[in-house]
Amino acid sequence: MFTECVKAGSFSAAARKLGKVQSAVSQGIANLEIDLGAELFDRSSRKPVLTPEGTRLLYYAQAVLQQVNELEIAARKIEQGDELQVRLALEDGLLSPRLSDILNCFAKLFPATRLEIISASTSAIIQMIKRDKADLGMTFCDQELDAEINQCFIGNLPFYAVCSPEHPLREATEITLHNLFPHRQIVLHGQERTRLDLVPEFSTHIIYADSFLAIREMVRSGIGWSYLPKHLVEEEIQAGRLYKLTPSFDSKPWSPPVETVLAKDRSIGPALNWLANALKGLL
Amino acid sequence: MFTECVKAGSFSAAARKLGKVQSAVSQGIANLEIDLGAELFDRSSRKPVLTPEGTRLLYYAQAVLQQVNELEIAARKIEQGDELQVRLALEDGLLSPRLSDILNCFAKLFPATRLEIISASTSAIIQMIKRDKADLGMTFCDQELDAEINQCFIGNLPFYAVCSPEHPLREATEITLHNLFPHRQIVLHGQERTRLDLVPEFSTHIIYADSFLAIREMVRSGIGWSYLPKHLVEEEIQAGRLYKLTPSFDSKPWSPPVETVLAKDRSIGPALNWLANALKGLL
DNA sequence: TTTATTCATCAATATAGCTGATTAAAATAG
DNA sequence: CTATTTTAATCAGCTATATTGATGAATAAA
Repeated sequence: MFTECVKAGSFSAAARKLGKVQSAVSQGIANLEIDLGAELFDRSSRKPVLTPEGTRLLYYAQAVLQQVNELEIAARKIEQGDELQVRLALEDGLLSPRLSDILNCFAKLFPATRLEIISASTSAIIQMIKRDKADLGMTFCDQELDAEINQCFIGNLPFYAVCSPEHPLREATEITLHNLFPHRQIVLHGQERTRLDLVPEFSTHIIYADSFLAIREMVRSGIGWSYLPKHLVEEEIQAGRLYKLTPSFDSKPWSPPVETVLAKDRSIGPALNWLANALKGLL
Repeated sequence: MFTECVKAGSFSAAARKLGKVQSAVSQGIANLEIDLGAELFDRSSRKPVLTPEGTRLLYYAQAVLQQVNELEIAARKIEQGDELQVRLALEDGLLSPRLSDILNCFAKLFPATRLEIISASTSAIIQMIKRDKADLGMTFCDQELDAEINQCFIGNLPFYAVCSPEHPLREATEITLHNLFPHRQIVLHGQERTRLDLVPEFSTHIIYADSFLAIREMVRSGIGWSYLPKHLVEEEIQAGRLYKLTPSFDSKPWSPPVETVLAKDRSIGPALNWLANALKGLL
């Protein structure tokens, strides 16, 4: 009633909008004023105008209504069949700004659905899907097929070969297999010690690390060179904190395939369905 | 009722806490379940346990109660006589981390009072107090007394003389009036072109700027040297981005006096009173 | 001045919410 | 396994609250 009176500009108009009689609003506001211990409207003129106290308390009242509205929206969404939560497991290399956009969009479309994001290695993600620890996975393509899961190719993620600006490779006139050979390469390594063989290895001196962000730090400190997802190094290359190597044997950036992973048997609700489809346009 | 049932663990216990009869709670929850379109509790066992839907909706319900609580607190505070707003005008050089602590404390103690912070020069602040554009000011001491305002000395703000690490002054073995002379000094300048004469001037090459933050940037870029509030340069000196000059003619850091300014005639509410007192312990 | 609105007041009424008693089921104790 | 206690659902009756509808005073527009 309070906010409606402010919006409508008069008690009578608010009453009409609320489908009640004018005296109901008049008494309702009077009761609220007693409860809050403050005069909300100044009635000295024809139309009631907010007092300073009323103006201040209006913000708090609107905040209450906003929360009530969110409760109701959540209830309607749950009633419609939206899932209570969706657990998305992904390779940390896939956490790009474009993905953030998709997740923001998800939060708007499914306000009642809790979104849990889990970062893990490809093999761990497949295990999580199988054991119902995650609902949807996004991984680098695994060759082997699996009876329990549905895989869906969604695109390629470009990788750049990078080193620190102080690294000796920067001086090389041409990057060939031959002159990459003597330098330390840093390669991603899953938690289960089952190294992904998708990353090409060109060196005998290989260092393993378990996250792309860790690798980026190591490359920046000059320990070695590595292949890293484009979106993780683009800004750094611009800022001169990393140097992009262009191997002569790669005409285009090396881009491994990416796929989504879903359990075959489990039911798919509207939120999970939307998210799985949205991810198809990620790359 | 919903949150109370969750807290209490049973409808009967919740009823006792709410001062109602068990059947009231039982029906109340049943009605809420109809309204929300979801079963909140699983009654198959002796004590009702939250369903997954109930768990999810509980968060939203608690958010509603939180907002209602804040509305009620604000109303009580306004009823007690707390001001609806306090406008604090201060020299930007006085915006220190210690001040932030005081303002956070203020927000907790006076949740219904809007705090407006205005950054301005000393002379502008005094004008704002006189013209009722601000309730409380904090400025560097002004010599002249004024019949309309109450001034209260609260302490001294230490200033450091600083230059950029690349500045030629850094090489000087001793900083004397004589060797400061040929270098550009940057000095604060109010908006009304009435330069504060509290800042000592040692150079014929003087550049004026209208905020300490602007001066800091200029000093960092190597344009000249300046006196700046200690808290604004301490971190920068630590990080090596600024260099502290220790003039031989200053045994201690130069520390101009600071005062609070209040209008003499206007009434002082609890929030304004608290803030004026809290500022006395700032320096 | 007349007319149309506006808000406050108040008795009458409708209704949402509460009570108190009862029943059935589940946990606890013996 | 039974007796006791505790718990929740149901329902008729009651109560407090919200709402109505009528009235009067005040204000703005015609």
